[in-house]
Amino acid sequence: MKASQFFISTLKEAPAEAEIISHKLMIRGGLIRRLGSGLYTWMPLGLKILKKIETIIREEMTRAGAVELLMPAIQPKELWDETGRWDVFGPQMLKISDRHERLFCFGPTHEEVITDIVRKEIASYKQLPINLYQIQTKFRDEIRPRFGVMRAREFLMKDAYSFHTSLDSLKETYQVMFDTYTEIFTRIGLEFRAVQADNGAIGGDGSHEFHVLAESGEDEIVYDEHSDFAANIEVAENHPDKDKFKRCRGIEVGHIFQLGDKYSKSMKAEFVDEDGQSKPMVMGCYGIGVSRIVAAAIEQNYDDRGMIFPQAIAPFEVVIAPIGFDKNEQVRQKANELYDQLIKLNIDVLLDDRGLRPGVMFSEAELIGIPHRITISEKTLANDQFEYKSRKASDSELLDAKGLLKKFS
RNA sequence: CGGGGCGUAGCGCAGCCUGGUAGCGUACUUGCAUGGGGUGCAAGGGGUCGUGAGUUCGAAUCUCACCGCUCCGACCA
Repeated sequence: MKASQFFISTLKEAPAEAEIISHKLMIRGGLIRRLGSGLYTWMPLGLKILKKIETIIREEMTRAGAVELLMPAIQPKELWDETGRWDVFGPQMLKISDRHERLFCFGPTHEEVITDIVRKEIASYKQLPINLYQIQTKFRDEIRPRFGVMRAREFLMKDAYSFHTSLDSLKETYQVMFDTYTEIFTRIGLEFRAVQADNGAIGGDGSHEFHVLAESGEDEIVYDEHSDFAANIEVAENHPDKDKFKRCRGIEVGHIFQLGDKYSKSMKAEFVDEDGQSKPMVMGCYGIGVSRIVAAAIEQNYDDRGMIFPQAIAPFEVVIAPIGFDKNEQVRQKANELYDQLIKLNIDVLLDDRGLRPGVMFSEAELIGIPHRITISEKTLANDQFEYKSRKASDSELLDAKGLLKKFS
């Protein structure tokens, strides 16, 4: 992508409303813009990050044998009355009515809808187990939205739902999803921890939360240095050894649940087993806060110059920063040449062809957290070299073409 | 929902106390200079001062109501 054709919109100062570092940097870097309380536009730069996270999630979900579908954001009240959750969710649910004054909600989650689909479409044990997921916009009318996309009212979520003939089958898939989540967050490049959790309003038996570790995290988690035990604060408080545990803060980016038959019983999602008998399906559900991951990644990776994105989700992997692009024919030629070369190598590269002063280019590239920078100028050209700098490094190095390309092979 | 704060140019802010028709920085436009860290100088464009009502000869400024945003608390798959 050429910077002159892209839409980069950075600010020197963050709006007064931004409280935590990720929110400030996301606004300063032009990743998001606020429309209303808890409502954000994903600007092109931010959307690129979101899409890269989505891709990783899709690849790993597919590998785990899950199948993608897309359910409506708008859901009829009647469905929620079946499980009694229309009232349970209460004011957190955004309710709307159509021209006939029938009530709907803008879906905060999709257990009811998916269970409705499965009870209609799946009748036999032969079709089970199955794991269905979507990546979709959710709406929750938070009492107090804050921290930008960290706790927004509208947000992007990956939600998966599995259906089984038995608890053993559910536990098997649950473990697969546990491993898949571990792989997803590892690939994204996050430092995280899985902890035991309560089931909350969703109900059911086993449950784990995945937390990105960060000082600014809203949640407190505890762990035992001498064993595998780790839990959120609610679970830990009931533990006999609670005083021995270490504590740290985390941002919840994933949550997996063994639901059991809570929804299948109330909504009569049944299958016919080998013995010819109808039985309620056993369910699991698995969520990832896709948009929240962007903020969490920033909370974990930044410095005084801006964001530092892990390579896997950076808006661009490399930026070419030519000094004097508009003035020096040789610089321009060399920059264009390198740009074409990197594109052929399938590298997501940004060519800053705007002819800006070096300080502006550097500051902006650092603010938006591009992991690698290649500078081309009269100086580097004189020795047929390139200047390479990692976003994390304090110094740059001079490399010839061969040495430079090695960095990206 | 309870308690605080704020609303003036895209963003950050001053002006309000003590009423006289709006200003600074930045961003934007143009010109000249500059060309390795948000460069310098100069000239410009951009405002229902959140909304409505009231007081007054006159309201960004005083009064009241409303709306929005935000922080702390309770809540949170």
